[in-house]
Amino acid sequence: MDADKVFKALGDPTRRRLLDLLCEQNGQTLGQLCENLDMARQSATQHLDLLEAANLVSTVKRGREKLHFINPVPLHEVYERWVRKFERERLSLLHDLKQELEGDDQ
Amino acid sequence: MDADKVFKALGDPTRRRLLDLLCEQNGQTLGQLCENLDMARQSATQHLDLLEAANLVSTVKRGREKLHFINPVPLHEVYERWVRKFERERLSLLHDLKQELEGDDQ
DNA sequence: TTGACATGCAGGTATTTACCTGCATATTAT
DNA sequence: ATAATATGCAGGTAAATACCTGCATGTCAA
Repeated sequence: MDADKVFKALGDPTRRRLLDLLCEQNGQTLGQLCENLDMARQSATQHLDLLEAANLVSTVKRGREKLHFINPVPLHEVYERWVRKFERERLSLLHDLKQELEGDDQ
Repeated sequence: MDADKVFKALGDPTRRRLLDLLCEQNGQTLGQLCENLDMARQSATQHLDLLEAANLVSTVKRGREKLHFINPVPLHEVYERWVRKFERERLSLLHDLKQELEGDDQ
């Protein structure tokens, strides 16, 4: 997994919207997705290409159509390898800050 | 929580590195953080400002120093409100794709 | 007080990015 | 075959971004 590509891909609201749309109905065509986006089809394609490069979306060609499917695995990996690290130390990290805010004179 | 700011903030490798550094040792000064970064202090400041705007980092001034603390709460919220959504449907989403890959003729 | 140190602030620039338009190709339906 | 449909490909542009340098301010220690 290329963590940087995944984070970069998630860093744009349009691409998160695309993932949301695919979550509502998986396997949509480019045209279907564009109907909900308010931008040129070619722009949407570029966003989808980035999602695909990050392995967050997989595509299948069916005739002249291109179907898009979410791949939730990279999200899971990002969570496991990155978010949980902070999650685990959550309380102690907050404790550090609280301690500092309460004053240094002790 | 401003989800967009959080995702944007996480979308840069330098800023993720800063969070990693703070996770190793919370409450570091700007100078300490810069020693591990290979860029001008002013550039690091800009990254830290974005992390602070996303509420991922909180700061406390102590004398002429500025201490930086991770705030793990927004990460937790991003996970709760966004990642878990896909997590929950993970298996069914993968099933959709597998089904499509196995051929259309049935 | 004066010098060293930690950080703040104000631009400037090169790269990346997010959008667009125009045209080409491939597939389906009549 | 021909027209309509779905997508691919090739630039082009304006805005955002990630750096930088130079200088100002505030704090500590001798």
